[in-house]
Amino acid sequence: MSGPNDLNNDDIASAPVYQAPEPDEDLDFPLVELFFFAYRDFIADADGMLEEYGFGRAHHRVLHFVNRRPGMVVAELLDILRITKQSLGPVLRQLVESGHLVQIAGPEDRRQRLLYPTQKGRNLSIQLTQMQSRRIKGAIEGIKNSDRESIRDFLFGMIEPDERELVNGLMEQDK
Amino acid sequence: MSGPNDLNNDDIASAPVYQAPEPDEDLDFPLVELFFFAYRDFIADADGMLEEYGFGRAHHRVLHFVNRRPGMVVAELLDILRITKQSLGPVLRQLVESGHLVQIAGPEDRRQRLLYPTQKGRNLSIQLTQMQSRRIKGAIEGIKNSDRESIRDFLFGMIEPDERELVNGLMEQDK
DNA sequence: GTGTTATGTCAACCGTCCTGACCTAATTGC
DNA sequence: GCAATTAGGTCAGGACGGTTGACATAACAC
Repeated sequence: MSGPNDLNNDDIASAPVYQAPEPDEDLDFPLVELFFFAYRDFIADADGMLEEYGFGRAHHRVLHFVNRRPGMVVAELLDILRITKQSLGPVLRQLVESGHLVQIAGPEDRRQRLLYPTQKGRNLSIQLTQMQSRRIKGAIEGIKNSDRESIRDFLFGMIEPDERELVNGLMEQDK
Repeated sequence: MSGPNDLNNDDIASAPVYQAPEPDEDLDFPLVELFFFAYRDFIADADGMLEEYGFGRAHHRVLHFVNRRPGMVVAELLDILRITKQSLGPVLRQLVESGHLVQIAGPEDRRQRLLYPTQKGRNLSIQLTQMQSRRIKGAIEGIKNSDRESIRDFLFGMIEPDERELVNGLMEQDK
């Protein structure tokens, strides 16, 4: 039944697979990989500028959303970023110490800390968004059927359905 | 010239900015934010499945590219992922120990370690890519002007120009 | 045989997240 | 008015995924 040259179970399990995956309509390799590379380079734009301040990506995200929605409270920020207050803490402190953000006690509920950018924080945030917008603009310009709405719809469709309401709220100002 | 109620320089620097940024054609907030949220949820799909194996995103990326290009050498992987061999080391070791990958000495140059998936590694990689492809498919279906080429072109345009050759090479198989 | 290349490994460090526990101040409910 | 809850902050300890620098080994190139 089984000769000396047969593979036993261990051999089969550890055998290399030499072929690349077959084309399959359930496997969209091009778009999966392009999304990965595109995001990598999209993020890299900002990283360089942030490094000058000793900031990382966490600082970038906080700076961005506070600028977008001045007067945001800490709880809202935690909700958007989906991190814990323990991990937000140091990032927020550094941004306040560096003079990019200020915290103001809430006028009605004085437990709340309303978050505002300073002019310095606004300037940095705008600069970062400009870099990223420039890359997006360049990418759209290179397309034949340059349909900005299609791309917006595509990206929106990539968001988890439960989350779309939250994101829509954030976008209410401009579309 | 300056009365007691005027702001001095320190006050100006630390003054909160109350207004949201003005609309500006150089600031594409919607697409910048949608790209952020879309990538976050795109990645989250896989995270859950990876957790069952005690793997993180680094494992995912290695698993993906080795499956895409069986026989890849370590140096190629480092080049694609843009990380150091010191940080790749433990990830690779874990994937070999768990039986998802195997390393085989290069047939010509025996210093090289050719990386292959096992059937187990292939299965996991396919499963992960299927999840992500499903989300992309859903996003495309929701668009009126459902132009797959536009989206591919857009994402390609987002990649750093110097990098596009490398990515194109990776895609040579299917577009 | 010497120099270079492909890979691996040790050590120390950083950023960004986590959980759990605890604190203050302010608001709310009864 | 007092107790419970809420908003926020903080300390401790740990995990992961990355970094740099230095060094080791094996194999190839000339």
